[in-house]
Amino acid sequence: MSPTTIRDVARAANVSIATVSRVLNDSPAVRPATRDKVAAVMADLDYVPNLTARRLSLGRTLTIGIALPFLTLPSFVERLRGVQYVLTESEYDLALFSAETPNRLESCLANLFGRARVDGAIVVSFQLNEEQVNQFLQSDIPVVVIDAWQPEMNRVIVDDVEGGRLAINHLLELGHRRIAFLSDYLENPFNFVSMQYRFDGYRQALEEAGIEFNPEYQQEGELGGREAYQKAVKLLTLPDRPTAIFAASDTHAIGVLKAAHDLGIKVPEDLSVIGYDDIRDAEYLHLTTIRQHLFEMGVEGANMLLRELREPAGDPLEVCLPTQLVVRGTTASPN
Amino acid sequence: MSPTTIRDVARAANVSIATVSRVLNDSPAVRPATRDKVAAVMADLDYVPNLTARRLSLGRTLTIGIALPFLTLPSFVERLRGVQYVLTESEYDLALFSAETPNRLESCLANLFGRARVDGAIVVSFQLNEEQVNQFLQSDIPVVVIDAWQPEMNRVIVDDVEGGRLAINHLLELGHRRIAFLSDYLENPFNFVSMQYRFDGYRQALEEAGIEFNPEYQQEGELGGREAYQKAVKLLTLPDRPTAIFAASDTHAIGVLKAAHDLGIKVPEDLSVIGYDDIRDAEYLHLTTIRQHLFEMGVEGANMLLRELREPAGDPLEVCLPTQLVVRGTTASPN
DNA sequence: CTGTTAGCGCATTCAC
DNA sequence: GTGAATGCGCTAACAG
Repeated sequence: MSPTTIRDVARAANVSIATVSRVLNDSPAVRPATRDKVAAVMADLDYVPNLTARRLSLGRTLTIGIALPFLTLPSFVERLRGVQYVLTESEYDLALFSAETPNRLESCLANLFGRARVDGAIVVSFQLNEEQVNQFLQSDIPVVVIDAWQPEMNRVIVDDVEGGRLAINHLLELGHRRIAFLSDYLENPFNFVSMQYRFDGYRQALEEAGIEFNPEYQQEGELGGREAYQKAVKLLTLPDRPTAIFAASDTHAIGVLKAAHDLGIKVPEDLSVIGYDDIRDAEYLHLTTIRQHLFEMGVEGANMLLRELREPAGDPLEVCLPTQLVVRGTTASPN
Repeated sequence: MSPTTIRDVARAANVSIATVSRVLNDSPAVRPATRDKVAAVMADLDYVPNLTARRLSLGRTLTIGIALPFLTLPSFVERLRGVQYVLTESEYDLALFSAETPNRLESCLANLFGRARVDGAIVVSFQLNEEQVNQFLQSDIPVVVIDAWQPEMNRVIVDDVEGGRLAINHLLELGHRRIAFLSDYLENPFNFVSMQYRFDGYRQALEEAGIEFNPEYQQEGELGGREAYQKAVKLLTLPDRPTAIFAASDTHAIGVLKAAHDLGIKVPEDLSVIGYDDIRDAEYLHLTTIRQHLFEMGVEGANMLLRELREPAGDPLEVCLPTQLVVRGTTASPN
C-alpha cells in the first residue's frame, strides 16, 4: 500500500489539500479549529510529508553538499564535524562527497555540482583549478571553501604562513638553530596548499633570524603518521641532526615522537618537537603545537553558507581564524 | 533566468520530452541519429537534469542515510569510509546523520526515518530499543545495522566475544596471569555494546584458565585516549599491578602506552599491551591488537543494503566478519 | 522509434 | 479562512 499523501489527509479532514499544506507550513492564515482537526488527522493517519515533492515544489533541494579529499586524517573529519553540527539544526540535509583517492577527485566535485543536487556546497581543502572555479561560480549555487584560498569565492581560512612562523619563532626563542621541517609532499595529488604555506612561514622565520635553509632538514612524504615516522628517522640519523623538528601536522608529530622514542632520543631534552592542528590527542600527549580551530572552521563555513543561502552577499566573504601557539611538554631549550 | 529543462531541450531538438527523457535514461529504443541530435542540444544548452524531479517521478529518493554516534573515534569513521566507498559507485547519494552527543541521538534517528528522506539506511553501532526497531521495520525502508546485534534486522557484525577471548588467550599463552581490562563505560549513553562483548570474552577466557576475576583490574572511563591514559595510570600504580592490559580499542591502547612510558614502565618487558581494532596507526606503533575489518564492515553493509534495495530478501541477513590476532611488539612474556 | 498524456506530492496563486 | 486550479521537471504507460 502506498504511503498516505496530503490528499488522504485532506479527504479525511474534510478540507482541501491547500489547507493541509498550510498547517504543514505553519501558515497563520488558518483557523485554530481547522488546524487542530487537520493535525489530529495527520497524527491519526501517520502522515509523513514527502520531502521530495516538497523540494520539487519549492525549487530547492534542501540539502547541502560537502566535498573533501578523504576521511583518514582527523583534521578533515573535525571540519566535517563542525559543518555537520551546524546543519543538524538547520532545515538542510548534509550529503557527503569524499574523494578518498586522487583519481576520484574530479568526479567527486563533478558529482557535487553536476546535477543540481544541492542548494549549496562546502569544499574542504581542495585547491580548485581555474576551470573548476568558473564552473562553480556559474552554477550559481553558493559555495564556501574551507582551508583553501580562492579569492573569487567565499572562504574560511587560517593564516598558515603565520602559523609556521609562530612555530619556528618559538623554537628560535628557545635557542634552537638546527630546525627541521617535516610534512606531506608539498606538491601532492590532492592539491593541498596549507603545508606549503606553513613551509613558507618556516622559511621566512629562519631567514629573519639569519639562519640559512638547510635542504637536508626538509623532509616530505606520503600522508600520515607511518611515513612521518620514517622521515623522522632519516632526520634523526643525520650526522648533524636537528635539535628541533616542526611537523606540519600533529599526526606527523606523533610519528616523530615515536621515532625519537625508538631511537632513544629524549623529548624534549635531546629533541624538541612541535606539531600543527592541536587535534584531540595532542593534549594528553603533551604535544607542543600550533592550534588551528578545525571544528570551528566547519562551523564558520556552514554558517557562512547558510547566510549566503538566506541572502547572497555581493562580494566573496572571508573569515580568517586565528592560529595560536600552545606550549606543552615537547619543546625545550637545546642542550 | 531559470535553468533549462527537459522541455527546452525537446523544443530545441524538435522532439518530444519523452524522447529527451529516453536519451537521458539510455533507453535503447531511440534511433542513434535522434540520440545524437538530442545529446548535442543538451550539451549546447548546458542542460542539467533536475534530480529532484527525477526522484519524485521515480518515487525514490536515490539517497541512503547513515546514522552513527559521532565522528571522533577512528573506528566509526572507518566504517563510514567503507560505506561511502561503495556508494560512490552507485546511483545513491549519501546523507550523513551523526548524533555527536547522546541527547541528539533520538532526534538523529528520528530525522533519518521521519520524513521519507532516504531509500535505505545504515545504522552504525547504535543498539536500538524495541520501539525504534519497530519503527524501522514498519517504515518499510531497508535498514542494515553495522556493529550491533539486532536479530530482526539485517546486520554486519563481528564476534566481539571471540575477539576478547583471542586477546586474553594470547596473553595467557605468554604466561600472564594478572591481566587488566580497560574500556569505555560498558553502560554508556550511546548504548554501544561491543565493549561489553569484549569484556565477556575477557571474563570467559580467564575463567577457562581458572583465573579469578579481579575487579580492581577492570577500568572503565569516558571515551577516548585521554581518559584511557588516566585509567591506565590507575592500573599501573596498583600495589599488585597487572602484567598485561587488554585495551578494548586501539585508541585506548595508545593511551596505555603513553601512560606506561610516562611512568617509566617498559613495554613489552614490564608490561604487555594489546589493543582492539587495528586502526591505521597500530602498525607503526607496533601495537599488538585484535584486528577487526572496520572499513570492510562498511563495505559489506553498503553492499548488503544495495542488494536489499534491488530485491528484498525475506529474512534478516547477517554477515559476521572475522576477528584476528595480530602480534606485534607490545606483548611478550612477563618477567 | 516517437509523441501524447497522465501522474509523482506538494506549494501557491487567485478567487470566493 | 478556505478551496480550485496550476505548475515544479521528470518518468512511464499507451498510442501511433
